[in-house]
Amino acid sequence: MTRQRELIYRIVTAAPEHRTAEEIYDLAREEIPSLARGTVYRNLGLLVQAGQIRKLEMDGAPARYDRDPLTHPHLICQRCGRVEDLTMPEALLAPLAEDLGEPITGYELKLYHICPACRG
Amino acid sequence: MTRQRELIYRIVTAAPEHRTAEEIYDLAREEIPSLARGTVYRNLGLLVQAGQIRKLEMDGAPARYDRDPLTHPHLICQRCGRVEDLTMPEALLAPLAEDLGEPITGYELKLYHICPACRG
DNA sequence: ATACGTGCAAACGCTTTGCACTCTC
DNA sequence: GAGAGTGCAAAGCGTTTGCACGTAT
Repeated sequence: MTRQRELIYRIVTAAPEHRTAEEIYDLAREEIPSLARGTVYRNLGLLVQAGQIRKLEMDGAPARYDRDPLTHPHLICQRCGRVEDLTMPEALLAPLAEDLGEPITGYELKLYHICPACRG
Repeated sequence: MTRQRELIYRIVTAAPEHRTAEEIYDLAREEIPSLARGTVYRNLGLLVQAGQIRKLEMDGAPARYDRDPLTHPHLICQRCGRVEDLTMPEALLAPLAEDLGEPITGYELKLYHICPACRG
C-alpha cells in the first residue's frame, strides 16, 4: 500500500458518493499534486480486483466507483449521473434465477430516475 | 429509409443475436461492400432514437443491439459475451420501485453466467 | 434545387500501457 | 539491489463527427 493507493482508496471509501476516476484524480491531487492520472486508473483497477471497491460502468459516461464491493442495485439520475445505493431483497431475484435453471454468477440492476435536485 | 439503413435494420431484427456494431458492419458489407463504419454507427443511433431497436451497453466491451426495443432483462455470458433475452414479470420490480417513492424512468437488469458452450 | 444521407478520415473521450525512474524492503 | 509502484506521454479502442460528394425527392 503506497501513499498514492492509500489516498485513492480513502477517497473512494470516505464518502457515499460514486465518483468518476477524474473526480478522484482531482481530489487526490489536492493532497499529492504530482499524482498521475495513470496511477489513479491503475490503483482503482487493483482495488477493484482485490475486491475492496466496485466499479460501476455507466452507459456512455465515465465509470464510477462504489465503496461497497458487494453486489447491490443502484438508482441513477439520468440527468446528472448521480448514483445512490439501493438495498435489494435477495428474495426478489431468486425466482428469476430459478426459472433459468442456470447458475447465475452475478447480476447488475440499475434503476433510472431524475433526482430531486435535477427535477428542480 | 435508405438502402443502407434498411439493411442495417434488417440485420439487427432478422436474428435473435445481439450483435456489435462491428459484426453488423461486417455482415452488411457482404451486401453493400462500400458501406462505411460511420454509416453503421449513425444508423444504429437513429434506429435506437426512433425506438425501433435497443442499444445494450456492455461493460468494457462494444455495445450490442437488440431487435426488441422494449425494456427487458438480459442473460449475458461472462466469457464470450453472448446475450439472451429474458422475460421479466413486471410484478417483480414493482415493489422495489414502490419502496423508493420515486418515479422510475427505466431500468436495466443484467444477469451474468457462463453459457453452456463456454462451460464446455 | 433542396435536403438528407453517404463515405472517408480525422478527432474524440475514457482508459490502458511502455518506459525510465524512484521508492521501499 | 530487486521488485513493485510511480509519472509521463503515447497508444488503444469503440465511437462520433466535419466535410465534400451523392442521391432521392
